[in-house]
Amino acid sequence: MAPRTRNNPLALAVLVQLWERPMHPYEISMTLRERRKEESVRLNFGSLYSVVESLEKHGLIEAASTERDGNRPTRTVYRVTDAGVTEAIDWLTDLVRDPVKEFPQFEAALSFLPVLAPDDALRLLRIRTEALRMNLTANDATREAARAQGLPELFELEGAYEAAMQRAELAFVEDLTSRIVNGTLAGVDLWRQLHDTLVHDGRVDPDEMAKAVAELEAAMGGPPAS
Amino acid sequence: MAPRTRNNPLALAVLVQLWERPMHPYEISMTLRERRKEESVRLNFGSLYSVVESLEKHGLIEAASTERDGNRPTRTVYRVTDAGVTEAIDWLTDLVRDPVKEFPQFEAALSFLPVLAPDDALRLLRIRTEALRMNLTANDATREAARAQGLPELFELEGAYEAAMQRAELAFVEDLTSRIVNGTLAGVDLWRQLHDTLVHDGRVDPDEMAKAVAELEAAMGGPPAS
DNA sequence: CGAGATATATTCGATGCCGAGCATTCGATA
DNA sequence: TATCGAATGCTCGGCATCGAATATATCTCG
Repeated sequence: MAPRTRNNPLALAVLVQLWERPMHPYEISMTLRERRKEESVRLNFGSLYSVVESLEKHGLIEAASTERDGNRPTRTVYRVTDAGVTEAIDWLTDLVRDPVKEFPQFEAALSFLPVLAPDDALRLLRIRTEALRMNLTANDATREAARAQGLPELFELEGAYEAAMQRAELAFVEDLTSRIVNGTLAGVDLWRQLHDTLVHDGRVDPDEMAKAVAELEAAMGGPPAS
Repeated sequence: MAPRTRNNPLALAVLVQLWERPMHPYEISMTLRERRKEESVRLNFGSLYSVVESLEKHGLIEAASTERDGNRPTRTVYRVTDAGVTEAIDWLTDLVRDPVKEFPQFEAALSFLPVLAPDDALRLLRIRTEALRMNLTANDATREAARAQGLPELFELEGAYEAAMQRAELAFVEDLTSRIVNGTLAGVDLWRQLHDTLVHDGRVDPDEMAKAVAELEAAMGGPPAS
């Protein structure tokens, strides 16, 4: 409905939890944690409460009761409304149907990689490779454990997806590393040359920089692919 | 330095641009656009100006001059400081070295997939497959065009990475689809059964829901792995 | 040469996000 | 039984984000 609430997937998680049964916010967060949803949906307290408030304002959930247990802070128990159920299904439908462009940090990093010295970059990429291998191993172990406990794979597709992405990134980084080493990546020669001639003590020679940039600019100018 | 500025990769992009030469914010944005960095770094005007302000406050960039061209709004030209160069290199180093956990929307969607009816999910996954194929084709074409224009691959690694991730997601979705169809995904039987017996008109039978949840809960309870 | 479209360049306010902090209760331990 | 720490449950303020709005200059085309 309101596209404004559609920003934070935590709101979707809240709707789904409340569809299962009415809860108060803290209980929602604990349930999500138990189900390991915190690994696929960014969850923190501040956001949770503002998301809940926003959902209520839009009529997607409503207060079912405000109980007070002894002298503890009052808890407001929420339930999902019909509009909320509809919204959850619509939203989920969109998320599954339409890929959305995202901006992983590593993609940004790659786009600036030539800023680093080639040998530094190589060293870092190798460390990354190791880290990715470890993450992947840990991820596999977690999933195997869940399977051993009797959780059908359908209920943990997130993990499988994450692992698939990790494997792909690992392969990419390994390939990139070796292509830098053996020089089959177009541009490495230029890269080394630049860092040899134009960077000294982290300071760039402006003239050399201008020349290099102009050269590359020529390769990007003109109509973009049409 | 201040981990606060490290949130938005746009700040890194600004530092890198200003390292090349001093510019005013609008010029930065146009340059980033020309170089197609807007595809790997989220860029919009509001953020750009606040990021610039923040960088200045932290001493990573400084105003070089405020020129006025005719009667157009005053432009402030910034230059990067020594601290800024150091910060850019450190930041980039970290980004290349350390994988960071991110939260792609599709991962969240997968974690709630059983909420949808199996046949609806299948239909949506197939549409996604098509969309992914198209994106991939477009991406490949763009990169080929850049190559044809003489841009060495080193200077467009972002695109190659994105393509690798797209291919991996495509493979994952295709595999998932077929495993749902042929029933080799553990849990599909339960999934179909649930949606047949417990959902009517988008309304859940609370008793049935409780029973099903309890069953799955058993499979997740206990000490998580280890 | 006048009108509208496009490019230049920034500001602003509404909203969202986040993590630290606060206040209470319960359980274990000495 | 006094105390320390963990769990429960929420609030608050600061900062980030974003898109729309603003204002002028230049280009274009009949």
